[in-house]
Amino acid sequence: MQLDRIDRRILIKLQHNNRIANIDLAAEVGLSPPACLKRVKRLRDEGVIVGDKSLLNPELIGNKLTLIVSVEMDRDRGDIYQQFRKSVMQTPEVTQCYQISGSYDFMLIVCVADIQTYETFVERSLRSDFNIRKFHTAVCMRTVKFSTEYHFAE
Amino acid sequence: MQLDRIDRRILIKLQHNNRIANIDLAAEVGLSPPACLKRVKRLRDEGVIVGDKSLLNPELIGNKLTLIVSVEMDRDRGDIYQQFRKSVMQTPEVTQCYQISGSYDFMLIVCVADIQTYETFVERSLRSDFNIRKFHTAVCMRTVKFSTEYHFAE
DNA sequence: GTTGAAATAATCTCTAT
DNA sequence: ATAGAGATTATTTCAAC
Repeated sequence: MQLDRIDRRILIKLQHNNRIANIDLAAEVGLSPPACLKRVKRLRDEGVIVGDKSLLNPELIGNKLTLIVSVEMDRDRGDIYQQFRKSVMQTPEVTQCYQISGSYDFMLIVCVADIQTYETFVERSLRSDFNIRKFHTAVCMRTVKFSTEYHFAE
Repeated sequence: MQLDRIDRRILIKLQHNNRIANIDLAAEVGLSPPACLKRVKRLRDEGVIVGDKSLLNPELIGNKLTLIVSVEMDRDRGDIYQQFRKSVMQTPEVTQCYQISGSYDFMLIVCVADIQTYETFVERSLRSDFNIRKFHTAVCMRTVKFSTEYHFAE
């Protein structure tokens, strides 16, 4: 599945604003509306477009705290990692989780209402997991940038 | 601007899938389509909904590498921070940037095609900035979770 | 990939609560 | 101030080329 120049232009537009009407998107990429719609459908079916989301302002919905949590596991064992990944995926406060190289094994981004809610999360998800050797929390003072738009190399 | 239960239900639905037809969204939250549409519009106008994006599969568009970069600035000076924030916001490879507490001042998430592209980014954006004392790169081995959906407290 | 027609949904106005 | 009903407008989508 190769992406040509028109596909890339469609993707750049949609990752910026997916509410653009197909008729306008078609005009911008130089296609007729049906041809454009077929491509968009193809990009969804092929999994290039994985989802379509409204992005919310965390402050305005009551999520005033973002934490960056680094986690070091006790042992370098596959099943322990697997279990942790599964737990993280089911925990709604954890919005992102990356398995990383270096002295820590995972890096989490946690979004909660306040520090009490974070403490509850820590107790339930971190301290109760005996495979975690240690973890470190950095408090986010300011979200400088949050973008879901990827840069297209080509 | 207070969010009532219906607002929250709308937001939960839209941050999961914003392509839902207004007719269906209205039915799910128990409103007529025009009433529902008015609320959605209000939520956009008030900035609760900040954007509407298609999410792409980074692998399939050629962004195979994610890096977690911690940055420590030379001095704790406002103008230096300000300058760094401005630079970061203009750099498309940096998808996220958080100003944090602790020994490092910023945490970046950088998405690029490959390690060569990352090296170019490092030269251009990091090594050329003499206000950076040091930075540390962790390579992302696996994206365990990436969600733009916030957990609603109550 | 395009054109033109049919089906569907979004949106506006007005009325009522 | 907010919701519902009906009419209008616009877009999506399908068929034929």
